Parts: sequence; C-alpha cells; structure tokens
Amino acid sequence: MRGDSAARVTSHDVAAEAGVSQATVARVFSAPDKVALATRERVREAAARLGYVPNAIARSLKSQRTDIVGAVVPAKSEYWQDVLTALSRRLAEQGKQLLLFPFADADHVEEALDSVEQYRLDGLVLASSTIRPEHLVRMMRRPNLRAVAFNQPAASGLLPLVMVDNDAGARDLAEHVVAQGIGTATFVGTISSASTDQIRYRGASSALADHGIACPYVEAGGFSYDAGYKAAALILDGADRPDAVMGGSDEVALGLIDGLRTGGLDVPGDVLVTGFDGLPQASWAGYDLTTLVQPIDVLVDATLAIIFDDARDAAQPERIVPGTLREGKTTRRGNG
Amino acid sequence: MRGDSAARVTSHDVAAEAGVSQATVARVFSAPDKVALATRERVREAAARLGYVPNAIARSLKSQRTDIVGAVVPAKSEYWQDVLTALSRRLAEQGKQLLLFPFADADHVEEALDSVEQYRLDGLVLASSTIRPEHLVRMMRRPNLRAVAFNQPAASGLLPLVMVDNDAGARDLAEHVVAQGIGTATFVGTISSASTDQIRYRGASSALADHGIACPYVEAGGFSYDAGYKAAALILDGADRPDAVMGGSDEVALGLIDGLRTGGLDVPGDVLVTGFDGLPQASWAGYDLTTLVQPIDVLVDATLAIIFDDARDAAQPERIVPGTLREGKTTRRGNG
DNA sequence: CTGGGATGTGCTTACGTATTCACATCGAGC
DNA sequence: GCTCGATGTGAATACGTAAGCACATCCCAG
Repeated sequence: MRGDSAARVTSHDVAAEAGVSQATVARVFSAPDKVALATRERVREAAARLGYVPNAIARSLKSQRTDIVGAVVPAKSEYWQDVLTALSRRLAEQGKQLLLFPFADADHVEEALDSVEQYRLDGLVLASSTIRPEHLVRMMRRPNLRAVAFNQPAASGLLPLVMVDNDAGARDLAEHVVAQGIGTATFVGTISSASTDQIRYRGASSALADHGIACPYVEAGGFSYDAGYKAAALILDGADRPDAVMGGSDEVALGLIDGLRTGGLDVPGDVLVTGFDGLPQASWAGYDLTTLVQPIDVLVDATLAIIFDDARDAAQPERIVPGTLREGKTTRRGNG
Repeated sequence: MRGDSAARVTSHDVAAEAGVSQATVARVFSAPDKVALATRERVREAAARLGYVPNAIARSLKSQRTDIVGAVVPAKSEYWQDVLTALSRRLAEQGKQLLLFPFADADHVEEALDSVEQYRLDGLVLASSTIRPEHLVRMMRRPNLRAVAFNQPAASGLLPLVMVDNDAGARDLAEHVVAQGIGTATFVGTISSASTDQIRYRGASSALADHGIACPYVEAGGFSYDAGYKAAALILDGADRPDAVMGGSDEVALGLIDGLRTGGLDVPGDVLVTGFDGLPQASWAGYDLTTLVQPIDVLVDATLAIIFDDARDAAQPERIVPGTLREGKTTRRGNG
C-alpha cells in the first residue's frame, strides 16, 4: 500500500484497463469525436480509475507543437511584469502556457536565447529595447519559431513588430505640457541607447521645438525608480530649473517626483512631470502621474495574433498601436 | 534558396555530417567527458555548421526530467511578481526554466492544476494563500512531482512548506508601534479567509493585547492598493480614529496611506501606518513605509532546495524564515 | 608476450503519444 | 444479395534523444 500506486500511468495502461488499443485512448483525449460514445465513456472511466493524465511532453514530441510561448524579458521591471501578466492570462485562456526567460542585463541575453532554442516553442516574445540587433537576427533565422518583437522599434524590418506609437505618444505629452503654459523643459531618458528612449525623446523634443521650446536630454541610466530618483539631483543642481520634466518611463518619472519633492520642489507647483507607459502605480493617489497609457491588452492580442495566425507567408507585420494620454495632477498647474 | 534550409536538424544529421553515430553526438551534448577530444571537436563543428540545437522535448521524454519548475500564482499581485522574478532568476542560474500558471481567482485554480499535471514538471510552487486545501491534497498525490507551498500556512501538514514567520513579524510590527506610544490601533486585513491574513492579525492583536491595547479587524476585501485605498474610508468614517493602522500587506498599506491622506489625515502625524512584505514600492520616498521585509531570496532558495534535494524520504519539511523589520517614516512620530 | 582494466564508440532500445494505413462492421440503395 | 460509402478500431510507425550493453582498441604490469 505504498504511495507509488499511481506512478507513471500511460495510455497503454488505460488501454489495457478499458480493453481497447492505445490508439483509441489517444483519440479519446485528442479527437474524441472519432470514437464511439460507448467506447469513449469506457475509456474515460478507466482513465479516471487509474488517474491517467496525458503526457504533454510526449505529445509535443509527436505533434511538433508545445502549446508554449516563451518570453525573453528583463528580470527586473514593473512594466514588463505588467505585460507578462497580461500575456500569460491571455495564453491561459487558450490552453497555452508561458515560459519565462528572464535576463539580468543585455550581456546575458545570449544565454537566454540558448535556452530558448532548446525548447521547441510555438512562439517567442522578444521584449526590452536593450536586446541587440544581432540577437534579433539570430531568432529570425530559427525555423518553425515565430518570434515577435514587443515594443522594440529597433527590430523594424528584422522581425514582426508590435509596439505602442512612441512618437505620437511623446508628442501628445509634449503638447499637453505646452498647453499648461511652460517655458522650458527637460527630458530625463532611461538609457539613451534604448530605441524606445530615442524615439520618445525625438518625438517630445520635436513637438516642443514647434513651440520654440528647447529640450535638453538627461540620461537616468536605468529603467528604474532609483535611476529616476537619482536623476532628480541633476535637475535640482542644474543652472536653471525647467518648468517641466518629461520622464522616459513611468518608473523613472515616479522616482523623479520623489527626488524633486525630497529636494524641496513642489510637483506640480514648481515643476510639471510626465511619464510614459501607464503603470498601475502611476495612478496611485500619491502620484497621480500624467502619462501615456499603453493599451497592453491590445498589444498582447496583436502579438499572439502574429504568432498563431497561419498567414505564414505574409510580409513582416508591423503593428503600431496608439496609446492614450492620461491626465493626472502632476501637470495640473495651480489648484483652481 | 528558401529559408527552410535549417529545418529540423537532428542529432542523426549531425552524426552523418561528422561521421560518427547518433549516440556519440548525444554524448557530446550531455556528457562531453565521455567522448575523446578529437571526436568531440569534430562533432561540435559539424553541429555548428548545420545549426543543430538539442531538442529539450525529446530529452525530457527520455530522461524523465524537464528542467522546468511550475508556479501557480494569482495573476495580479505585486508581491507575487517579486517572488516570481527572484524564482525565475535563480532557476535560470541553474539552467532551469519557470513555467507560469496564473489564475484569475480561486475558482480557476482547478483549471491551472489540470494544465500542471500534463507537463511533467520537476517541481511546483503553489503560491497564494487562497488556494484551497483540496487543491493542495490533489497535488500532494501526484507521483514524481515535488510540490511546495509558498507562504501558505494552511498547507502545513499537507505539503512541504516555506514561509516567512508571519506571527513573529506581526508581533514585531505591533511592538514597534507600541513603542511609538500609541493608545489605539486597527488592523486592516486583506481577505479574512486567507491563512496569512489570520496569522498576521492574531500575532499583531495578541502583541497589542499584551500592552492592553485592543485591535479591531477590518477587511479590505482584496490584496490590492485599491482595496486599501477604499478601506481608508472605513477608518475615516469610524467613530474614534485609531492612533495606528496596521495593513495586512504592503499593497493594502500603500492604498491606506493615500486614502487617509486624501481624507485629510497626516501620516504619520495623525496616524501611524505599517505594512507587511517589504515591496520595493514600500521603500519609495513618497511612502517610506514601515513594514516587515520578507527575505525573498532565502525563501526561494529554501523552496528550490526542497524541490531538488534528493532526500525524498525525509519528513515533510517546514521552513519558517524570520523577516526583518524595516523602519520607515510612516511610524515616525513628530519630526524631531 | 600475454592478460586485464581503461577508454572510446556503435548498436539498440525505450520514453509516451499522434497519426497513417488497413481492416472489419454496418446500413442503405440498386 | 451484393456493392459501396461511412464509421469505428487496431497495428504499426515516427517524433529526437539518452543510456545500457557489447565490442574494439590501447596501454601497462606481470
């Protein structure tokens, strides 16, 4: 009466128990309508009695489909955690799973991709604008793997691409702060080599330029709250303090707000602040940040559509989805 | 010259290219030291030429090991996202992967577990105190699957268990606020049926009782910032406002702070607030929350040790790890 | 020289399933 | 009563790898 009674039950065992062939058992679980009702029930009962569960590994080997989508993402990031949550939820609805390949920094992407290639995934989401082009090209070359670049402008032309309209979003934010009547502005980017960062800065600075406002670029050096917090010192120490500070991401912007406030400035009284992404935290009452909200569900759906739609011969799709301006109190001048 | 040149390269192809047997190719990739140096290099070169990558699916089928650990977690939660980040990072270091089984609410756990059983995972982390005992028992019964309950006191005796010392942590927080000289307190729990919530409340209220302070329980109704924010109204509307509010989790506590401040109270001037978990956001300067920091890396290591250590016959391990009190300004009375 | 352990490689099989092919059965139409 | 299509089932095979076993070779102690 040891606990190993249920050890390793296979479709063969069920077949013996039900008095049918293994092929019939397999059909009951993968194409039930091809089996007569009476047989089907007999098999189902036998399976239940034995505690049989189909082996997904063996199925994958045979069918060449894993029902698993991989995601290569930075290990630490609020934004990507939100994306992954949405992605895995949507996959679960389709009976598929998400396999995570986190990387600590750009130098470790290589290792993550090594792992990716071993699993024969149905699809791969390449996240983070810090993944280098050579990595993208490598994934492009893998047969039978649909890789999609997510919010990664640099992938344009190399891989199917899904992203929010960073340029338009940055312009919207810039126009919004201009409408508040600012005279000077500074853009605090995340990491200047990131392609999203570049586009956002270009969009914002060019929109500001249209109104005759210059917009120097300051690099926070990371995508994090801490990077933003520290970058606030650069603003505080600067010769002339800008009327508005545009953060390259919400995380940086939230750090900026706290850094500026710690330095004695009032936000939005002394300085307006904007973010980008639309994190949940940006809506927290303590911040109520003006930001560009990414429609994550739409982006995720578009990504999965590219992975699973059978239009294999279609040209490289490129889906650019507009974001939504969220007006918070960090750009509300005065209290009236 | 179509792109399918590299389609489906197997160890047999490499064997042919290198003039050896398939077995030798397999050995080169799984036990290199069993192959003569010259042969090894010849095989490696042939593999590189053909773009061969070992098939993890086939390997798993043969070796009965997937090198994949699953995690059943609530889809939306800051805390669990932090845990998953730590877990996946540590797994990646060991060349293993994390497969995500998120569930929207307790009613959908069943479906997640159905999926879990199909993949022959090396181990499973059962998260969230909202998973019901019957689910735990079900996983306990699966052969060849090491399931570990993570921060889920209710699993005690059913499954190996790893958790922070919720009771001691809650007591520490209570003692700390008592030391600030409070006279009354209220505990705002997350969901009263959650076992962590019960232990934390009991620990806090019993420590307070030792000092003659009563501690009513209020349920926020969720694990989120929003739940905490709304619960603040209950405090504000209450007959006599407590000197201290202890949140059942950091997320709830952060919501509480903003809710109380929106209601016109000063934190910590009018009310002290504590949390529990030690989220990164709790350290943000805008909040600087006093909380109990969970040593997530330690918990994760303990979890993986249970999954991968071969002491299969050992009694159900139960690792209870102490947390650390983090003193922030939300319990710092006065400014001197 | 010879016997025996060490080393390196090939042959073969098994992991558990999905699917093709063949075959048996059955009902309907002439 | 016989043929034909439809339906249900079984036998056999393939997916790509790991590993046990057998065997050949080589080196060194006797």
